[in-house]
This record gives sequence, C-alpha cells and structure tokens, in this order.
Amino acid sequence: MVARTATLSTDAADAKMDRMEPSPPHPPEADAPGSPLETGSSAGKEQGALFDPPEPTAEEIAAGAAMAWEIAAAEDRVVADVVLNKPLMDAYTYLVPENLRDEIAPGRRVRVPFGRGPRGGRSETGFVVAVRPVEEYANERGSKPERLKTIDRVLDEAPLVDAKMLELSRWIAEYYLCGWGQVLSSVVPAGVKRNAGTRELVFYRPTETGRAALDAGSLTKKQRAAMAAIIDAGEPVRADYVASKADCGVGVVTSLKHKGFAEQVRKRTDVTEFDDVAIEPWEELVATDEQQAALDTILAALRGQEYATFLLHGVTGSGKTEVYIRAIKEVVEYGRQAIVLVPEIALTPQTIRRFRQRFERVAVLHSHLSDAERSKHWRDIAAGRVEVVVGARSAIFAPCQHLGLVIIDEEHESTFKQDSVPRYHAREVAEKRCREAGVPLILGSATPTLESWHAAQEGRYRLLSLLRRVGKLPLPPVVTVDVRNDPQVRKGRAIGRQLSNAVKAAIEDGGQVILFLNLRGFSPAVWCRACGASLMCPDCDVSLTWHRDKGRAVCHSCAHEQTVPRACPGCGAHELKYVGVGTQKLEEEVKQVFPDATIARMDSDSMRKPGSHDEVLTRFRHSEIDILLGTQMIAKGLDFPNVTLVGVVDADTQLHQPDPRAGERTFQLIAQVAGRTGRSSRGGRVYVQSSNPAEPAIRRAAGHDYLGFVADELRDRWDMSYPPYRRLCRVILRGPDEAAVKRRANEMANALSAAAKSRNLPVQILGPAPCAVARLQKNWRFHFQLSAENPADVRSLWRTVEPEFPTGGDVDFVVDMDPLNMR
DNA sequence: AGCACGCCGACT
DNA sequence: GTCGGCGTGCTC
Repeated sequence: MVARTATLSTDAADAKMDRMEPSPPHPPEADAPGSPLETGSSAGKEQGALFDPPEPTAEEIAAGAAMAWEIAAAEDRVVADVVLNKPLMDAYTYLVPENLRDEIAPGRRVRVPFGRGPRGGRSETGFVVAVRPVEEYANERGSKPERLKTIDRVLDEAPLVDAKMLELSRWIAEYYLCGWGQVLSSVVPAGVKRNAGTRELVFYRPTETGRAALDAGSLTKKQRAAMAAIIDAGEPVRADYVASKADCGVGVVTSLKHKGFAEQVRKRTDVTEFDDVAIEPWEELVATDEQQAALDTILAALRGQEYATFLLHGVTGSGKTEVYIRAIKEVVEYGRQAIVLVPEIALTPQTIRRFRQRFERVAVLHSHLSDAERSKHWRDIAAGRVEVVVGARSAIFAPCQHLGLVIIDEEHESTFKQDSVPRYHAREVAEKRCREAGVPLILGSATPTLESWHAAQEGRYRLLSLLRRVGKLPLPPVVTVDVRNDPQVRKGRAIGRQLSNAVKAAIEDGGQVILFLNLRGFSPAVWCRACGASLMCPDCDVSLTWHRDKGRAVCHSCAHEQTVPRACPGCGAHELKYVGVGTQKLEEEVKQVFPDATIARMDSDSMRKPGSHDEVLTRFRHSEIDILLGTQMIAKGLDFPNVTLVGVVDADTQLHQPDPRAGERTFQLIAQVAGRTGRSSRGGRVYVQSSNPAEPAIRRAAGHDYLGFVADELRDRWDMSYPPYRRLCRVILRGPDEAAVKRRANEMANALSAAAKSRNLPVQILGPAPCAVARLQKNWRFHFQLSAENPADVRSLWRTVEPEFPTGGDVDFVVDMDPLNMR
C-alpha cells in the first residue's frame, strides 16, 4: 500500500471500518480474486458465442436478486452509497461483494452498473460516500433491498478524499444545487485519478531460502554479491540498483528470482522529477505599525485555534503579502499547512518565487501544470510534505491534513467563482472549510467586494485595514480626462491630447508607461455607415471584432471567424467601416505617435505561446520596454518601480456593461491599475480617459475613495434589492427555438412563483427576460432570477419544484447560485 | 446527463 | 399495417 493510504484515510472512514470489524470468517468457497471459480467463469464468457445458456427470465433474475440481498443480510454484509458524476441529488446504494469488502471505503471510486436496460445498465464511475450494514439500508423507508445491484470493481488503492472533504463536497452540492458526484469529480484533479506521474514498478526482496543459500555459500560469486546487495538494502529494491551495487547484470537478479532466492514486490512509485530552481535569499523587512497591528489580531486567532474571517483591506502597495507570509510562518511553526489562493492570472513565476523565498516546501496548483506535476503536488500535500499551497480557485480543495490557515488574495476577483458546474465561489467554500476546521480565513483586497464589506459591517467578518503604503509612499494622483471634446479622440484616436503629452513627458524623463485597454483585436465593430448596423456573429448576438493581423472578423463569444464582405449584408451599401479601438489598433497608434519608444502588447492574442507572458514582463522589468499596453493581463499584480505613468485608455467599456456590478468593476479596475505606479520614490501618475467623468465609480476611484464608493454603492444595492442585501439564484434557459425557450422560461418562473406563494416562502421571481447576450453559439437564451434574503429559502423552493421540470428536449437550463456573470 | 420507455405521423 | 419522431421520467 502506498504512503497516501495512511494520510488520506480518515477518522470517520476508520471508525466506519472499525464498526464493521471483526469480519465474519470467509467460507473457503467464497470467490476470492483469482480463484478457480472466477477464472472458470471468465473463460466460459469468452467461448460464450457458441454455448450461450438460455437468457434467464425476469422472474429468475428477480428471484436471484432477492436471494443476493437475503444472503448478504444473513452474512452480515455491507452496502456502499455511491454518487455519480451526474446532476442527481441522491446517492445510490449497492451491495458490496465479499471479495471487495476489504478494499471498499468512503472516498474511493468504484465502477457500478447504472440505469435500466439489458445487462442492468451501463457501467459508470462513482465515489463511495458511505459503507454500512445491509440491514441499515433495508430498514430505510421505501428501500427495495431486493433490487440492489452490486459493485463491479474498486478503482483506487486509497481514498482520494477524506471524510472532511466528503462533507464539504456534500455541502457544495446542496448549496450550489448540483449533484454530489459532480462536485467530487471536479474536486479531485484528473491526474490524481489516473495516478499520473507514478508507475507500478517491480522491486525485489530476499526470501528465507535466499538468506540461507547466501549463508551456506551455495551461490556463484555474482549471485552472492547480488544477494548481499538485496539483503543489505533492508527494503525491496529495483533490479538496476542491485546490478550497479553488485557490479553484475540484471539477469543475475532474475535468476535469483527463478531459483526462489528473491521475490518480486510491486509498488506504485513516484517517477516525476523536477528541477529545483535556485532561489535568491530574502532580506527580512521591518513590519509597519499597521502591518503589525493586523498581524497581532490574526495571530491571536491562530493561537486560539478559532475560526474567524478577516477582511484585510489594504491599499495597493500597503504590504498585504507581508502580513500573509508572517501569519503563515506562525502556522508552519505549529506543523500545520496554509493554503493561499490567488487569481489564476496572478499565478506568475514572480508570485510563486515570493513564497519559495520564504518557505521551504511550497506546492503550486494551477491550470498550466501537467497532470503528472499536479498529481505530484497533490500527493506531497496529502502526505504532509508541504508547508504552503499556492494556487488558483480549486486549490481550496488541496488535501491538507493539518490545515492551519487559508488566505484569499485579491478577494474581489471574479475568477474565484467557477463558471461551470459546480458553480462554487472559493470564498464561500473557504469559509465553510475554515469554519469546520476551526482555523482563520484571511480575505485580502484593496477593493473588497460589497458582499465582504457588508459582512464586515455586520460583524461576520473582522475588518483589518492597511491604509498607508509601505515606505510612506503616497498613492499616485489620478487625473480624470474628459475625452468628449478632445480634438484627437474626435479624429478617431484612442489617446487624447492630455494622456499623449503625459506619455511623452514620462518617457523623456526615463520612466516607463502602462496603457490599459480592455478590448482585444483591432476594432470592436464593423459598422455600416449607410444603415447603422454592425456586422454580427451568425451564431451569437455579438458584434464581430476586426482582427487586422488575421484579416478576419472574429466573434469573441464563440469560434466563428469570417472575412468582411464588400457590401453590408443588411442594406447592400459599400460603406462598411471599422470603428472603435482595440489593443491592436492602440499598438499601431502608439507606435505612430511615439516612433522612438519600444512598445510591447500583452493580450491573449499576443501571448499565445507559453512563456511569452513571462518573457515580456522580464524585458519590461529590465527597462527594455518603454510602453507596455494590454488588457486585464497587465492590470494585476505587476510591481515595477520605474513605472511613472499609467493610462486607462477607456474607463467606459467596463462601466457600460449590462451588469449591476458594472460600477463596482469599474472602481476595482481603476484602483487596481492605479496601483501599478508610484511604487518608488520616482512617484507616478494615473490618467483615466472617460466620457462620463462624473460617474460616481470613476470619481471615487480617482479620489482613492473606497469608503465613499461603498457607501454610495451599498445604498444603490439596497434600493435595487440586490446583493449583499439579497441572495440571487439565476436560472438560464437555452435552446435553438426562441419561442420554445421563452415559453419554457415562463412556465418555470410561473411554477416557482406559485410554489413560493403556496408554501409561503419569501422568494421573489424576477423575470424572465432575454439574456444580455440573447443568442450564444446558435442557442437563444432567456433567464430569470430567484431572490431572497435567506439563501436557504431559494434552495428549498428550487429543490421542491425542480424535479417537476422536464429535462431533455431542445430546451435545457442551468442554475447559478450567487451569480457573478450576468451575460 | 443518458437512455429506455411510450404515444402520435409518413412510408412499404 | 410498421418505423421512428422526440416528449417524459428513472436511474440503487
């Protein structure tokens, strides 16, 4: 058995197994693996085409099944509850055959027959969530023990998840309204399931006759040396090890085996090898008073082993990471582990290096790892060989056995919500996990979500503030530029006069510049001057973006690409024009205006090949690049002291999204981008171009006034009955027939509405209405929302009504609890 | 999610 | 007369 067994098997699972011991003596004729009975039956199967016995009748099958469970009961056998990777709310119960009794355990996966049809349905993979006596199932109300099917096979040598993770995943399934098995399947990385990075290898150990033969001196010279090497090793060893140790060929080991002097052992072994990167040493810093105060509060909770969520509100450059690291140091001293979640996009080599410099054993979990790497890190974590786990959203499921602390950095980032099933938010899952483990959770952000801020106001979270930057550096002044009357912008330029002058001055002064624009491509629309229509994607309700490098118009919502027709497909006029500015056009404009500057563009189009991201940032760090322009990618986490100017080319793109959180996102974005400058004594400035400079989100961001912004925004949220004052659950319907989708949306909304009324549940139904993107990848989309103060009411309403909704057909639906994406 | 079951239209 | 459409409802 591999080491993982010991560390991953859980108290509850052990207790369960204990309860089932001692097992009754096995009758000798019970079919153990490899027994003649089994080989006989499989041989029979292979020849079955010629001598098939007559098919048993339904009665015979039923009688056999009834007998199976009666025998099972008489023999004090067990059943296993199994959950499958399907949107099913219930676990399904299976008989555990005698020969699998010792292997079966909660947290392991099994193959089971599922569904009706010939041969009792298809074979599916599921997770065992419980093992219990068959009588317990038989005594359940409505149980049909005679209809139980039997487990085919146990897949894992050791549980993949422990009892705590089983419970956490069950909670997620319940809260996010999806199947337990769906959660478990996505919690365990694919590489871990396939044991990627490990091999079943053959090892040799001495037998008693082998030892005797060595003592008796009845071996040849080479055999004697090999035998001695095997015995001296003190543990099973590989043949090539023996060969090099005894200076012989591996054939000698084989002959020892044939003679019965050594025997083979098969062991699953780690075969991954990673280079250790050299890490430069770290100079300890002196904590600021603010950092120390925040830290003291966190340490008190750590020492008291109590759950608490801390909202660490720290302006950019205030040294939140230093607080995290010192808190983790304390946790590591107790021999416990910490999980640090960062947005995927911030999971750069620089971020990882920062933790590797300060901790001995850091595991990293993110989407760019190979299966073998991820599986290796997962096994290291489970075995307790890791102090700190740094990872993206799903790292919240890291199998730490002695969790001491969880940190979520940039808590406001929407990437912490998964946008496929299970649609969980890592913050909510972390809260649950920490509460159960009795450990603190730290949420860090310069611009906390309104949900978190509100929780802090209510006292559910404890607020810690870092309002000053380290080194007494001021926050950079932010200039809002009204571009409505700018002569250059009116000519179709992206960069107005003021920003352009500022860029010029910054470069002449030897500084570097970051220009941010959240639209990739060359022009975001192809527009007909004659009829005013834009070129649309044939499959989506989205206008096509012109990518000049490809010479094609591209849909950013699906894979569609096309050439641009000569004539407008709507009116036939030859008046098509590329309008608006994306990063590609911005790059061209900047090159034209600043011909002597070195320019680099960073967006998902220019960063296709792996490593290019890091390469550009390294060049930028070494001042080989004067102007870095790009999308979201350059807004996060970059910390370059020589950046003296940041320009937000168009603050309005974010603001005009059809989303109730557009204001919040705009504020966050400006604050975040502004944080990229003024990080040294050289100072820095920020220019924000907008056509709505009076918009509160923009005005407050320019004033670095988070408190003012949340006060405004919370008032609006209250007026709109929107989170954080209510919980929402969004139901999205889609299908190829617009009328059918609309009809189904109405039916579902009405059914829920009626049920809420009759059950007296305080849940409102908002909608239905077409989605903001009314058509996506050929499907029409409608949505409606359930809104309640208490999410339990939403859940209970949905759970009672949902089973009545038809599935299949050409309209399907998804449920999104606490939605962030409103498209 | 599949997928087998059942009840209504165009073909030999 | 049947084959096959896809709406409906289970799956231990």
